[in-house]
Amino acid sequence: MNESDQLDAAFAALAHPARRAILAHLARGTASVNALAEPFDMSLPAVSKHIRVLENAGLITRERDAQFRLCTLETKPIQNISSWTEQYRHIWDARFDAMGKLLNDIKESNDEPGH
Amino acid sequence: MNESDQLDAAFAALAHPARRAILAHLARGTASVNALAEPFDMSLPAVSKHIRVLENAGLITRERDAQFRLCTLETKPIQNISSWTEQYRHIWDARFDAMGKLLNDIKESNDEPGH
DNA sequence: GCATTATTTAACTACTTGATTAATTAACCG
DNA sequence: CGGTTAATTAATCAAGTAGTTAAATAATGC
Repeated sequence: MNESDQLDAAFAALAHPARRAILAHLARGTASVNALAEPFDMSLPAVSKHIRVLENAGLITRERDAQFRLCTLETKPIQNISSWTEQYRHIWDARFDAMGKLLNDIKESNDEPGH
Repeated sequence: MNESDQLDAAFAALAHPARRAILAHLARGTASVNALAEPFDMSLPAVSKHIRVLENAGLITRERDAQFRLCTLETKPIQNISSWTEQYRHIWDARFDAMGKLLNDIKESNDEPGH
């Protein structure tokens, strides 16, 4: 799987509120499938599938602990997405600066004596 | 559309390499549908649909200019995703720090005289 | 070994996505 | 006006996604 495929998988995995909620839960620490499923009004197999999607995208890893499958958050794909967004930061910064200058020009023209 | 739905739409829109390539193109400036389609080995209607997905996610806006439909990059959804990733930054920072400490401990135990 | 708990697999359904080609709409230009 | 260019809509198809219930697998613990 190349870099683009990894981004595809990570973005697709994050495009569902249940999966983002699962990650938010795991940000507080490792948890079992049942523990992760508990807040949802959704069958266990459905949650199990969401977890599989997160695992395939590398957003979590799993280890067996007795009868439990403990899920752990992996941050690398989120870091990759964060990096991806950075290539656009100069654009939003530039637009913000331009907006500031514009507002300042309006202010100055209002301050001109005789107007 | 609430905040979660907006993230859903943005993440889903970004989960396709053609759509990310279109955004990368628009980062260099506004462009028509045909100009955006040119690099792809894909029919024009297919590209048109990708553009529609980006528009619905708020990642671009369009304006008619004579016979052209000029597309412009909108950065807000990318900023939202960037913000979303920030809630996980302390985790990857903490793990990075822990890794550094671990390596340092190994180094120190190797430096101990008599070992 | 057997009941219990944890989780996955299977089979199915409804809906969405990504692509195609053909047809249509819209605006320009000579 | 009529031809050309730009772009979308329509119809269609294959594949993928999100959910369900029922059955299967796996490990625990009396």
